[in-house]
Amino acid sequence: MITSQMLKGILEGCILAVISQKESYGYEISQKLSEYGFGSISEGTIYPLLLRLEKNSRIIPAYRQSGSGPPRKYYSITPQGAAELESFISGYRELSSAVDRLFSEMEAEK
Amino acid sequence: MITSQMLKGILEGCILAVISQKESYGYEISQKLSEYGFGSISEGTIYPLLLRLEKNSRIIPAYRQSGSGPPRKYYSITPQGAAELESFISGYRELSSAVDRLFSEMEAEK
DNA sequence: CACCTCTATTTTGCATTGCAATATAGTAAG
DNA sequence: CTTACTATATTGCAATGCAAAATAGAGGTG
Repeated sequence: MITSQMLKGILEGCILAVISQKESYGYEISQKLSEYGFGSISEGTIYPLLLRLEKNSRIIPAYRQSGSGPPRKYYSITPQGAAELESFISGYRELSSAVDRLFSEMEAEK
Repeated sequence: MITSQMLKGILEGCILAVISQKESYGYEISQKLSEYGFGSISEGTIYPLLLRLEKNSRIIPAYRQSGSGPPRKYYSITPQGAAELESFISGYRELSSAVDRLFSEMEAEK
């Protein structure tokens, strides 16, 4: 199981990654993350995070009507957001490599 | 750069992994993590985390004298700690797979 | 002796961030 | 009218990494 603590610091970058592919809105992003295998990300997590990214100019919103339900708030990534995404990706790869080294040494020990 | 937020929820499992290989103490663990590539983990992070793990019976301490400096507090892993480590590893692999899927789709998009 | 460096642990208080719970609201089916 | 699905926002809480400071032993330098 993916614990909520493990998502910290990862989720923000992943949401930037989703938006960088194609503009999207909160509800759709949470569905996509679920499809990727992140598990169910709650509304209380996703909306405050999007508002924070918007406030820090990592993404910009555009309201559009929807055929089924209230209007959607589509976000697209800004140059600053793209820069942060790149920095997140390199940081994640660094961490991932470190964990892999640790795990493989641990496996060898057995 | 590995941000402090990215370490949340990862670090605890990694410290359990280090201890599972061989009993160790705070100062040595922080050096090992640095060697693995986690960057410099501060004392304010490592010692409270070890005390928490000890309190929850994931590890047990044993004081031993050291030739150079104050006595060391060696920790070894308990059965509960080993169980939590396994659960952490499987959760981490889940998360890692999800991120990989997301990244590879993002790369393909370019 | 005084001072510095390295080893080693502990504690306090703070900042970040995921989440449950709740509120609000539009569309459509029964 | 009720239920269900879509869609966003807010409040308050819990978990955890970290800076900073205190304490302490051993060895070397001036």
